[in-house]
Amino acid sequence: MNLTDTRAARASCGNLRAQDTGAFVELNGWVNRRRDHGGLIFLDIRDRDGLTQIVFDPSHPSFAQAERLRHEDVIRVRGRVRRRPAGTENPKLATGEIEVGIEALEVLNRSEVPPFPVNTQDDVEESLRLQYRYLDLRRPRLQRNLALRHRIVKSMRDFFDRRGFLEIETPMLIKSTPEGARDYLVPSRLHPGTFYALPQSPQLLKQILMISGFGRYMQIARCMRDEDLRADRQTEFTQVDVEMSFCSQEDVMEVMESCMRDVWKRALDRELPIVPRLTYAEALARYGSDKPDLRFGLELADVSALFMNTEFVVFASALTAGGAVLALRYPGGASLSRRDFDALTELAKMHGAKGMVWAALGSDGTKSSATKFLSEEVVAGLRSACGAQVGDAILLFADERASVFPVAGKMRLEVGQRCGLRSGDDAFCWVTDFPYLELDEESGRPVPAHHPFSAPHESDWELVESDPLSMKAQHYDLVLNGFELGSGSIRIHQAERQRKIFAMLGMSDEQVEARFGFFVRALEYGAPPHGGMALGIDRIVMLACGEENIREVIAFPKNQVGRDLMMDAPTAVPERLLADLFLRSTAPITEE
RNA sequence: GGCGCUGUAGCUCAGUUGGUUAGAGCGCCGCCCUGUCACGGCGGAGGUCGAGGGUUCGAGCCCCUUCAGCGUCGCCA
Repeated sequence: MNLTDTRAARASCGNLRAQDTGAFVELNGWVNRRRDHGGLIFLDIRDRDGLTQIVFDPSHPSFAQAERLRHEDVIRVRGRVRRRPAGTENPKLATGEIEVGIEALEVLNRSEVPPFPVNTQDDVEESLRLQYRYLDLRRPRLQRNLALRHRIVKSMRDFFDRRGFLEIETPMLIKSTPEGARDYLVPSRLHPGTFYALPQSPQLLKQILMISGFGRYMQIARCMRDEDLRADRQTEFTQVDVEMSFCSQEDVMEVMESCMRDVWKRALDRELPIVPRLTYAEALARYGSDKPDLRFGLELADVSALFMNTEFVVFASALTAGGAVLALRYPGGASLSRRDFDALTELAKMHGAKGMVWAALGSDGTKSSATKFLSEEVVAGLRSACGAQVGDAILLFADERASVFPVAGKMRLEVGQRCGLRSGDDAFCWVTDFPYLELDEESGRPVPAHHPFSAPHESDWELVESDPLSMKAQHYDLVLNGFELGSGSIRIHQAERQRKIFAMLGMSDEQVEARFGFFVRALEYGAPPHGGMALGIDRIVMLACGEENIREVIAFPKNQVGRDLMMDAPTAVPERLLADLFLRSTAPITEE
């Protein structure tokens, strides 16, 4: 670029360096901050890549214009890159060695005074951020998170492409099936009184793609479930959805683990250690959860044997009913007050505990809420069982086994949180050998723990009629830092076996035909053995970003009650639109 | 649907036992300032204390109801 050239080189606001000195450049962006010295104006212009300082000298015609610039005005500047005078460089800025001397300023658009600062990282109430999401998205945090999300998804697509997977889109308007989460429904105009459902996942469609001979499928798939939202759960979310033919469980796990290892390397530049594997039974016994947080130990200890002959009625009755007594170490917990322990007990009850016994191992002896039932031998036994030392506390829970392990597991997370153990490492793990069925609390009937298309272990087929509840599934979860990233399984690929499972679940032939007839028929035409997995991208990105809320990695998330505060959705619609769909609202209050 | 936390200026927050005219920092507006980078200095505007009701001589503060936001349980094959 020579000095007489009037065309400036388009530059980004983050990339100019000392070696660009002398270049004539054009920068487009937003006014991040203006430092007006009266006789000299410094202006930081911002785009996605960063900030560049523009200097306005009062002798330049654009100086008066620059005096009127305000936060978030959109401008185009042209000028010459120059080194900053010695001693005025800004080491905090990537572009801090240079500045651009103004030659031309064009105000492309003015901005209203923003409702919250765009040029800082300061916390702002989230509902305001959501209402003005376009401004929030300009801020560094979301710019960074969404850029990382892009890199993660890109790495995934590249990985599966190298492994021979095809990305195939599946429809958003599909058939509603009553199982699983609540469906989002879309009324059909052409077929009055009937509805499509939005996919909860492309489960059956990807299985059908295997039947169609595609062999290896993946999709970055949008999924919708009409259930209540949480910090780690949106009603609408994204999965990396994978299915492969002629594969074993090992094959799927290898592919998915390699994918995560590759993503971590390429998108985050972090190495994943070997991912440990636990069976469901182990995970529950040691951590009280099927999605254990392995960033810390504090394993649960089954101390039932220590209390076999106890006179403590609570423990004795739990044990005679076939339950268990579990001990949890609370590092440093001996310094807690009675009031602290009472609060902990309340928390445990909130998680479903019948109660909690605590023992504080002080240097001046053991204090406990059940002192007279904790002999010295028992205390010694408890200490060795959970590795507690003087200065720690031990928390004890007793109940039936189905309840006491999850309760103790939740308290383990609480203790881990309080002791600052839930931070740092990427603690992945696999959980395998899930039970095929679980008992539905309402109906008391067996329902699939995952979904009815998963295959049981081959040797468990003989239990379908005799003892279905002890069947194990060829089903595996991938867990990171206590969050379930996703589930997969080897599927049933024979129609008669699929019918057998439906029958076991209490579905009549007519029900099977109405709900899944299309799918069972597809299985009858040469369905290959197949299996797959889906991982929640929002959660993966959340954890990769170190965020504690999934909304921080989604451009336009919904709030806790499913509202889009920027668009103000959902809203009522004109009667005319409902009439087209043969619908009438029965809602008690109709907004205008 | 249950439980918990939060709601005071545009933003982030403070506000004593219930007591005069509700404050601070940032932002905003005006003036001054030629090497700043969270520029600086001087001045100014800006409040339905989420809403409604109650107790009281008197309520930002106490009570009741309600709305909104967040977290959580239920729910999420």
